[in-house]
This record gives sequence, C-alpha cells and structure tokens, in this order.
Amino acid sequence: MSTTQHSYPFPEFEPRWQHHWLSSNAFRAKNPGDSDFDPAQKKQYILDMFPYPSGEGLHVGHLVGYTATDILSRYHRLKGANVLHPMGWDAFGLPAEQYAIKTGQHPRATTQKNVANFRAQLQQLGFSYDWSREVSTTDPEYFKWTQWIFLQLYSAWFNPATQKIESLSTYTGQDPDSVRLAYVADIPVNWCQELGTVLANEEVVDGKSEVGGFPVERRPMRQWMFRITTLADRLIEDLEKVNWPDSIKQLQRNWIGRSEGAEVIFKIKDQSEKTITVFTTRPDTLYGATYVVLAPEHPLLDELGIASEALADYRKSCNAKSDLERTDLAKTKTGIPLGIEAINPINGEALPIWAADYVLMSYGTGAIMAVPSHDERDKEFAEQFDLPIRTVIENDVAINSPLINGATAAEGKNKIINWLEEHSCGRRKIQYKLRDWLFSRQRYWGEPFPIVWENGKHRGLSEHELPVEPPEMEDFRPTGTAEPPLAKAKEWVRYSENAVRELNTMPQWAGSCWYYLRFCDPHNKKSFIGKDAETYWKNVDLYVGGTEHAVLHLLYARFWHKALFDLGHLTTCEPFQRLVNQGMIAGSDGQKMSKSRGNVVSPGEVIAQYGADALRLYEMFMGPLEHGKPWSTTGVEGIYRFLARVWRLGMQQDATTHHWSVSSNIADIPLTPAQQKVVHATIKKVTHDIEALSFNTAIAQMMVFVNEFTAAKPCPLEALHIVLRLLSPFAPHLAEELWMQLSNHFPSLQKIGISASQATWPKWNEEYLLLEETTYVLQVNGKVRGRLTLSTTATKETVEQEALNDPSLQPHLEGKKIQKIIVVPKKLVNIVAN
RNA sequence: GCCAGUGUGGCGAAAUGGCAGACGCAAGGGACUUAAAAUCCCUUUUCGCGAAAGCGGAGUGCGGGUUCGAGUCCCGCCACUGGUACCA
Repeated sequence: MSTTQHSYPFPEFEPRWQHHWLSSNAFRAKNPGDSDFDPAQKKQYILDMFPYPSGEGLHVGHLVGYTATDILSRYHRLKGANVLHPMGWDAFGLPAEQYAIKTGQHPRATTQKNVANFRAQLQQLGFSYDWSREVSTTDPEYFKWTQWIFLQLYSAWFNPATQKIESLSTYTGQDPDSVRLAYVADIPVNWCQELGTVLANEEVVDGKSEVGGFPVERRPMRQWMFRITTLADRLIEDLEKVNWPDSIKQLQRNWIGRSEGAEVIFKIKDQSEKTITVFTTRPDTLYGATYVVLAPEHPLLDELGIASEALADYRKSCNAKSDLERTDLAKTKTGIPLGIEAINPINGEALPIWAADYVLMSYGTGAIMAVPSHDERDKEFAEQFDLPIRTVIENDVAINSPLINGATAAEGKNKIINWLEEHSCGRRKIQYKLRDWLFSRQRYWGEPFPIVWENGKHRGLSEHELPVEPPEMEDFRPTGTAEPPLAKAKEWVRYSENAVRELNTMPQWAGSCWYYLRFCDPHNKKSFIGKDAETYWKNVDLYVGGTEHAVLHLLYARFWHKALFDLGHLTTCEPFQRLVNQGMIAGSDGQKMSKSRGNVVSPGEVIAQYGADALRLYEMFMGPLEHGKPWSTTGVEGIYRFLARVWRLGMQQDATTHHWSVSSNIADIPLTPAQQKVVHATIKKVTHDIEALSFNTAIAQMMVFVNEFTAAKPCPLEALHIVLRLLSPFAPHLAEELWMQLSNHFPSLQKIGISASQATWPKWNEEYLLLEETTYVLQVNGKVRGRLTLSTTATKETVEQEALNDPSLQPHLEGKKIQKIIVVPKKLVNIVAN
C-alpha cells in the first residue's frame, strides 16, 4: 500500500513526533532537587506492570494496559500534574536461560536484544514514558539494591511484641536464625530434574513444571525462605486501605487462608508419653470425633514403631503418587488402620488411628480428628471403611456433648477451647494456608545471594561488596545434581581462605518486588531510593496489569514493602494504592492469541496499515478496560476512518498534488448555541470518562462531536482546539500534528498551548448545558404514549396539567380513573390510571 | 465442589431505577465517479397491520419478587469464562 492511499499522512508525522518527544525528553518527571521541580504541583504515579522481554515481542493484547495508562498520564499532565510514568524490564528468568542453553548465546546478549526490540515496539506507539528512568532488573546498578534489600530482610526479624519487623539488634533470644526474616531450611521442595531447579508451589501445575511441562518430584533440600507468614494478618487487614477490585482482594484473602480454630492434643493409648496434635476449626464438634487420621508422611509414624508391611506399602504408594494422581483419585479415599488408639481428651474415649492421604502433611499439623457427622471428607472415609458416625449438632446447637449441650457453634468453640487450655490438652490457634516463601532457585540467570558460608554458617556481605555479580561462565547448564550451576564457577565460589559463596540465586520475583520504588529515583548511587524522592512520590497511584499477577507478585511486593516500611525506609505501608486489571484480547477467532493457533496480531502490522494512533484508539474503543474481548480487523478500520474525519476537519487535500493544507472551511467564529452544547457536553463526558477509565465511551462521545462538526460550514476554530486537546491523550500524534498545522495558520492558537501535549485541559461550562426547553416522555401505566416539549422552568403542576391535556394520551386515558401522576423533572411523566 | 466475574441486535458494545440498543463494525440502498477506491447520505432488534407516513404487540439467559416504572435492586435457577482444589 503506497503512502498516497492512506486517508491521512500518519506514516510521515507519527515517527516525526515520536522522535521529537524522545529527543526533547518531553515526558520527564521532575524529582525534588531538580531545578524545575515545583513542590506545589500535584504528583501522579501511573505504572504498568513491567514486562518480561521475551523473544516473541509484544502482541496487540499486551498494549491494552499500556495504552490506558498512557492516556491517564497524558491527561494528568494536561491537567497540570507532575506525572511519573516509567517503563523497565523484568529481565532475569528461566526462559532466557533456557534459550541461552539451547542456542549457546549468553542470556545477557539475548536479553539485550529482546529489550531493544521491546523498547522499539513501545516507542512506535508513542507512549509517553520517561525513558530517562528506564531500569532493568539484570543491571548490576539495579540488582545491587535488590541484594541490599535482601540483606536488610536477612538481618531483620518479626517482633511478636510490637507486631513489627525490626532489626535483629532488638532480638534478645539465643538463636537469631530461628527468627530471621530470611532463613535457611531443609524442606521438601519441588525438584524438577529437567530444569535442574526447585520450583515454588505455584510454579508447579498438575505435578508438572509451569515452564516446559516437565515432571516434578518432592525432595528435601536446603533452601532460603522468607517468613512471609509473620505478616499474614497485616497482609489481610491492609487490603482495606487500598482501592483494588474486590475479586483480587478476595483472591489474596483466600490465598492467605486464615482460619481460626484450635490445636487438640490426643494421647496415645498405652503410650501416654506420645501424643498427636491435630488442628481443627470446629473444636465444638470434639465429642463427634470417632477416629484420628495422620498424613502418610507424618513423622510420628516412624516414632511409633509400627512395623507393619501394609503400612510401609501404603506410604510408598502415596509417595509415588504425583499431585495429579492424588487429585484424580480424589473420589475414592484410601487409608490404612494402624491398630493403635488415641484418647479423646474431652471424654477419655479411645479412637482408632488411621493413616490416609486425604490428610495433607503440609497443612496444619498433618493430623486431624475426624468428625464424619459434620465433615464431608471424613464422612466419605467413614462410610467407606465402616467407621462410626456420631451426630453432635442438631438445629445449629450442640447435642451429645455434655460440656456444651445446647450451645451454638461460637459458644461451643469458646467453651471447648477454654476447657482444653485449662486442662493443658490444647490451645486456641490461628492457621494459615499461606506458607513461608521459598526464595532460592538453582539457576544461573538470577541475582546471586549476597551471602557467604563459613564453617557451615551463613553470613551477609557488607554493603560495599555489592553488587555480587554472577560469574562469567561458558557452561551454565544444570549440573544434573542438586548443586546449582554456579557450583561450576570454582573461582567465583571461593570467597576467601575459608569461606564460599552461596550458590543459589534469587527467583524472578525478587527484582519485580521493588522496581516501582527504583523508578522514583533510578540513578541514586547512595540508596535504593532517596528520602526526598520517597516522601514525594510515596507509592503508586494507579497500577495496571494482568490478573495473572493477582496473587503472587502483588503479595510478595506488599510483603517487601511492609518490611521496608517497618524498618523505616518507606513512609507508606502499601505499594499500590489503586489497582486495575486489564482484560485479555483474544484473536479474531475468539481463542487465546498464540503462535500455534496462528491468530497473533502484531502491533507492527497494524501500525503499518493504520498507524499508531488508530491502534491505540481501537484498543480502547473495543470495550471496557477490564473485559476480555476479541480482536477485529474491521474494527480498526472504523477507528481509522474516524481519525481521518478528524484530520479532514482541519485539513484539505489538493486534488492534483495530493498536498494537505489547512482547511479553508475553518473560521475563527463563535460557536452557535447548539454547537456550544455539544462542545461542552463532550468536554464534560470525556473528562468524567477518563477519570472512570471508561475510555470506550469517551471515544464514542468524541465521535458524536466529530459527526456534528463534519457538517458545520464553516467550522469554528474553537471546536477544533477543544477536540484536539480532548483527543490528544488518545491519539497524540494526530493531535500534535494538527495543532501545529493550525497554529501556523491561526497564531491565536499558540496562546492556548504551544502544542497539543503542552496545552491545558479544557473546562466545561455547566451553563451551556442548561436548556430552555426539554422534551418530556409521557407514559401511561409505564408505557410510552407521547412526548411533550416544555420549558425547563415549568412547575410540577404545569407539567402534570400539560401532560393530562396532551392529545396523544387521550385514547389511553379514556374511561379510566387517574390514580397517581409521577413527574421526574425535565425527563418524564408517568400517569397511573385504571 | 468452592470463590470471583459475565450473560443486551448478525458482531464489539451503550444506558445516576426513568424513551433499551448511544458509538462503532458488518449488511443493504443511494449520491459522486467513465469505472473502482475513498468520501457523503439513508435503512438495519423482532413480530403484526399498512402503498407509505405511521400504528400496535413482544423484547436485555430462565423463573419469581420489590416499584408508578427494572437491563439496572432482591430471591431462586441455568449457561459460559477465569481462579482454586481433600486447607480439616
């Protein structure tokens, strides 16, 4: 397609403006201390979730959120705010490492290439990022501070007395390692042989690795952990303080999974020195317990010395089952009786003890008291193995429970827990689903830990030794053993005569946990964020990204933020004030966009044909930001036609030379009252809709506006400079170009703004929206039967009278008695008659 | 199973409890043109009556309810999408 066939010359001016914005640093955010910084200016921090720069590049689905935040950013600048709108790269991670292994290139090289590609793609859309603040998690100047933050958390603990994270210097106990926020533990982890690494629970899907789909097995290994569970309650409570979608808050609450209940201690019959501790949320059903179950992995099974072959076989078969199989077999429960009994502390009853894999070792104490009468799973198990079932609740009150008969659940729980505590056989307990955060990975392409090992003990490096850079290595493939690839860099590993470096690296979450803080002060050499910058920018006002990060990224970032807040480095306790999730864009076939389906639309093709403005506008016009929706090529064409109409509102083309010049139809004349109404209604609606992130309806209103003025002969200049300002956050190139063309022709425009992106946002005047007359809808019994135009100042009585006299209503009122007349001022009259 | 979300024309979608379908796509018709593209104008939820202007009925997943009035609020279902899965 040749340039002359385009409906407006975007291929010429879009790159020109992009270059202009970049070279003039047009969207630089001002920091305290900058010469042009104005403390009175309102700040706005508008952030996209920064991308992982994959080799695939961006597709149009990635741009929904970026376009939305760009519109907001440009809007707030026009409203006079100091806007921080940065972009960076979450560039550590497994795919780069695997690609590197496959192709023999260093991940740093492929990462750099991918970043360059991503940056170019984003710049082609004219996004108004402050590129002087660009950061990459793989930059030593960046991960130096990731490591520094790790060290702060490493030398901190959660003080239960103050309910805060404090420096370890306030800890007075014997063993700081038992309370450290970052600690080492030997725990069964998800080991993936193929990837040569441990995976977090959430990176394992159906017993296979989320990346690559390789088998995963459980294996005990020494790992770095974070005591995120210490902040579980605050992570729940502080959700009240942020403006996030309820669904995301709910996901976080469910993930943390707080449940209140009790631990109950069961003595083992004839071995009273041994006990089983169970967790229950329903201590009030204690009298209904008819057996006790241990998880097959429960350590007590070894201690009890039950040498049955059947038990050994059962435990073996459970161990061999993948998570997937356990789920598949969920319908039929399996288990094995141990032949010993536990004593119910409340009534001294002896209950059989079973081992069964429907009880998980990883939750609670790995043991339960089974109350088949009031728990679905226990009931299923009891029915299968013919175990007794005893009802202890009827009509919401306790029965067959001597201590609490007649009590409600809440009363019963309290009484039982008190009794247990008095008799030292149990206690009140709050249990969380959330586990401590497994923070180490056996990879090359990640941040090394700033930790060395000496005489079997770990020690943090000091600040001046940071950053700890990964060693240059030819071969960073997995070792095939539990040893991480860094083990191969013998010289690097050796820290001193008697100290070696930690060989694990941090997970990808590390860099993304705090990047929003670095953007506030990206070049600070002395601190991860300067005090002035921190107190000025505080936290993110609007954070836009996909739901896939609803739980983990947001939870981990909140955890670090709170820790840094408690330690006095930050002045806010939540990182992201407002959160919005953009919807997914599907292919035109309604399927998820993917290479294998062949339905991927790349921004490049769309821009070549319709331009960046059309792509931006279409992304927003498709529907509500949060909704998923399918891509439509003809939809882009419609938007493109709209932009061409805007262009022709200002410009006309010479029939023979095809040269565009300012339209002779434009005149610096006042708006007619009718035009004034459209103009001011549009300013009002576009302003409200942008603030509500309802971009599709804002665009629709601008279409109404343009349709109105396309017919205007001549077209008043005022209409143009207003619509260009309203449009400029959405279609900045076109607005900028037209503004320039028009102000060359009408110098008065320069008083309003030297460019569309450096003008002020127009204000509407409510007066122009008031009308002298309005059309009432006339209803009889709720059905529209006529219309009536009346003065807006007409009294209720007048409106009623006029409506009753209206000829179009007479056939519907005939022979009926009027019961009631409802008048909605300036809108509607409903006559109720029968 | 549980949690969350969504159901409105041929399609994407609009509608502070007050004219359902704004705006756009697609489709059909017309103007301009030697022709096409581009552009501009008109029609387009559906059924019935009418040559037409028009008139009348139905209609927002299904069934109830509140209300003068419900796409919107309440109760009970159904379907789809996403998340989660024996969490005691």
